[in-house]
Parts: sequence; C-alpha cells; structure tokens
Amino acid sequence: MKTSESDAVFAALADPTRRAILSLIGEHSELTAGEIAARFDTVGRTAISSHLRILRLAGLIAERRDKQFRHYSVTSSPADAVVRFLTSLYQNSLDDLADAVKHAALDANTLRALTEEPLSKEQSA
Amino acid sequence: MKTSESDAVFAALADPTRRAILSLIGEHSELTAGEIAARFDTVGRTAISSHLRILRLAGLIAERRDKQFRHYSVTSSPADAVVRFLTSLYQNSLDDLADAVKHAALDANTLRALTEEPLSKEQSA
DNA sequence: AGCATATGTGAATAGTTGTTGACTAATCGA
DNA sequence: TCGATTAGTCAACAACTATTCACATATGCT
Repeated sequence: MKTSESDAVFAALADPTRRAILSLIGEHSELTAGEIAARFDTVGRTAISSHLRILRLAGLIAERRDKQFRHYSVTSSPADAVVRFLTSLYQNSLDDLADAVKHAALDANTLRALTEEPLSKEQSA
Repeated sequence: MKTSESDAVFAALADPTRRAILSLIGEHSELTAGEIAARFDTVGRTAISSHLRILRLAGLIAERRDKQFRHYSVTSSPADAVVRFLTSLYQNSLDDLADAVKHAALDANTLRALTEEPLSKEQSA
C-alpha cells in the first residue's frame, strides 16, 4: 500500500477517539497527555498515547516537551489534504462548501455541538 | 462503539481505494459498477462492489438502477460531516480554509493532480 | 429455453488496527 | 537518594476490515 501523506491524515481522522482528542485539544490551546487521558473514561492512558502518536505523525497535532510533560496543540492548517480532496471532488458545489465554512465561523458553538462524539465514545446518542 | 453518521463518512474516506473511486466517479457524472471496476487492476470486482456499498451507506454516492446496470454518482453535498468537523476544529484559521476552497475552484485540474491516489493503489509515487 | 452479461451477497480468510498490562525513562519533592 | 508523577514503548491479544471465491439474481440475446 502506498501510504501517502494524505493517507495518514484520512486514516488518523477515521477513528472517533482521535477526532474526540482533536476536538478536545482544539477547545484549549494546549493540553498535556495526562489531561487528555483524564477526560476519557472508556479509553486507557496507553491507548491515548498511541492515538497521540498517530495524530502527531499525521501532522495534525504538535508536541512541545517541557520537563516531564508533553503539551499537545492542534497545528494551524493540518487538514490541507482533506480540503484538497473534497474541493477537487465537489467542484460543482464549491460555493456551498465555502459558504458552509464561512457560515460555521459565525456560530462556532452550535457547530461544536453538531460535531458528534465530543469526548466519551460511549455516551448515549 | 457509537457508529454515528459522521463515523460512516470518515470511515468511508479512510480507505484510499474508496477515495480513488470517489474521484473517479466525480470525474464523470455517472459510472456503472463495471466501468469502475475495470479501472482498477489491483482490486477485484467483488471488492469494488463492497466499497461501493460502504460509500453508498455513508451517503457519499447515489445508486441509480437501470435494467441490470447500477449507475453511481457523487451526491451533491455529502461531506457535510467532514466540513463541520474541520470548521469547528480550526475556527482560528477559518479564512485560510475558505480561501483554500475558493482558490481550488480556480484551478481544478492542478488540484486533481495534487489529490494523491487518483486511480490505481500501487502506482509509483 | 439456454447462455452470456452485470452485479450483489455470504462465508471464510488474511491483514490491519486498537487496547491493555508490564516495563522503562525522565523529572520532581522531601 | 527514594518514592511519586508524567509519559512513552513493547509484546500480546481482541476486534475490525478488506479481499476473495463461490453462488444468487436480473436482464439481454439468439
């Protein structure tokens, strides 16, 4: 298998726990591995550590080491590969896509609510 | 595991073959299952059929039956879940994101070239 | 009717991925 | 220095996913 750069991004985004981690980090500017792990009751610390590595290798998060802590933050424009893919696919409805993006900026909290799976994997729908 | 609607979309997009199928269908307005399968030398017809089902269940493609043929097309605004997720995550750089989308419209062919994995999974990079 | 074409489905298998428990390394505080 | 804290890695296993082969269904052709 080819394992291109965008592969890593799509694969990283495929897991709900990783998307939840991304959302969580995104809500704060930086979180340590322990702070992240503490928010998940259904997933152990070791698993979180694996997920953080995958997200980091995909370029979606950055790691800053300070003493024995590792602080994670969302990288500025990580989803380029995703955007490239979607835009090339939906050229027809590109305006809609752009509108959706801009619209989203106006009501970020509503959007955060719409983003399913915010934290725990097994919460009731 | 929760298996929400956006789960299905992200999971569907995670596979490079499925993204290639999406790109391929997107380049034409409609393709039959056989026409799609014929473009892949490394993946069998049965596997393509499975992928088409997954894409369809995720709402990314539509199926139109005509006699013994099934014609597939890309649905108009399927990646809503993805856009929602990305926008809620990168509120800060939303303008960049929107710019990227609009910019893409201007040079769709270049973008298609940038979209890795256009058809065959094992082509040389 | 009989055979070819187009396509999906189901069972079985191979390969990949996520999770855990035990271990290791670095740092801090007493 | 000794124990506690933070965090990653490794080996093993469970769970999930992709692929294939054989079969089923619908249609068209002669």
